[in-house]
Amino acid sequence: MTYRFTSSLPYLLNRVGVRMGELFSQRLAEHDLTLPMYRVMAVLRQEGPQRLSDLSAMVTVEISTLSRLVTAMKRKGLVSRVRPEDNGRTVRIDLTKTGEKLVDNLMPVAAHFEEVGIRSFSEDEVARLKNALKQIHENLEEIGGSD
Amino acid sequence: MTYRFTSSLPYLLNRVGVRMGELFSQRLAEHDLTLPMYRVMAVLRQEGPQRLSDLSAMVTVEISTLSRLVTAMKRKGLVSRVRPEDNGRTVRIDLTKTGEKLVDNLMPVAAHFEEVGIRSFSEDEVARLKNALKQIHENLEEIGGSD
DNA sequence: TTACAATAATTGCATTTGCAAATGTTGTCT
DNA sequence: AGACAACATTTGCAAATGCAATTATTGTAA
Repeated sequence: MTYRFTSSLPYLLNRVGVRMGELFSQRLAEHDLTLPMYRVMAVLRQEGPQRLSDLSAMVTVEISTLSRLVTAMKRKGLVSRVRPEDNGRTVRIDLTKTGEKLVDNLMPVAAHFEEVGIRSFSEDEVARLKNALKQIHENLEEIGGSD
Repeated sequence: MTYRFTSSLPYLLNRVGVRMGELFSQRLAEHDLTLPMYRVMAVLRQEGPQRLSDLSAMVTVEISTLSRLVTAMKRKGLVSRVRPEDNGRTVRIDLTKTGEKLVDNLMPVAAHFEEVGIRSFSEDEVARLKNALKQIHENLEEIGGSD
C-alpha cells in the first residue's frame, strides 16, 4: 500500500481546519475580531480565568504571540489582565462583560458552521469522530518531540 | 445539550493539526525546510507539475504566500518555475531531482508520525475517520462564504 | 539571608503572512 | 485589429508569528 500525501491525516486535517477557519473568520471580521481572539475568549468563557501559559496550552498558540494578542484584546476591552498579589510572576486573564457578551453571540455562529460540516453525519458518527481526534492528540502527546 | 468549545470540531481539528505539524517541523528543520515547503513538494511529487493557483488550492495556502514560498524553494534548488510558451500568464512549478529525493526521504517520516497518532485504531476506524474528514470538507465547500 | 536555579511573562528582531494594488497575458466582442 | 474584461501571478506594505534574549518573581539550598 503506497503512501498518498493527499490521503494522509495531516493533509486532511489541515485542509478542513483551514477551511473552517476561513469561513468563520469572515464573520469574525465583522466584529473586528480574529480567529485566535475568538479562541481565547471561548476558552475563557468555558474554563474561567486563566494564566497566560495555561491559556497558551489550551488554544495551541505560542506564548509570546499570546502575550501580544492579550494586549490587543485588553485594548479592545475584551479581557482583563491582572497580576495576582499572591503570585506576582503569573498573570490572570479574564473576560470582561463586553467580551462575555460578544463570545456568547459568536458561539452559535461557530456552532452553525460546525453543523454545516457534519450535516451528513449521524450523531454516533460525530461522536466517534471527535473521540478519534481526542485519542490521536493523546497518542501524539506521548512523544515529547524526541521520537 | 450545551455547546462546549473544547469539544467543538474546529478546536479539536486545530489542536491535532498544530501538534502534528510541530512534531514534523522539528524534523524538517534538520533539512532547513518548513512545513509549507514540504507540503508543496509532497503535492508535486504525487500530482506532478502544477500551476501556482492549482498548487495553492491543493496545499491550502494563500497564493501570494505561495508565490514567495516558491521563490525561496527555487533558490534552494528544490523546484523549478517555468512560464510555458503556450500560455504566458501561468507558471509551471515542478520538482527538481534534488527536491524529489528529499521528499522521498521525508514522506516515510511523515508516515511514521501519522502511524503514532493512529496507533490505537483499527484500519477500519482510520478509513472512516479519513472519509469523514473528506466529507466534511465537501460539505463546507458547498457554502461559498456567504451562508 | 544571600546566592542561584526555576518559573512566568514580555520584548527585540527577523521572518512569514495576507490583503489589496499592480503587472502582464489571454480571451472576447464589435 | 482595437478596446476591454477576465485570468494568473507578483509585489508593496502592514500586521502576525516564532525564536531567543530579557526582565521579574518565586523557590531552594547553603
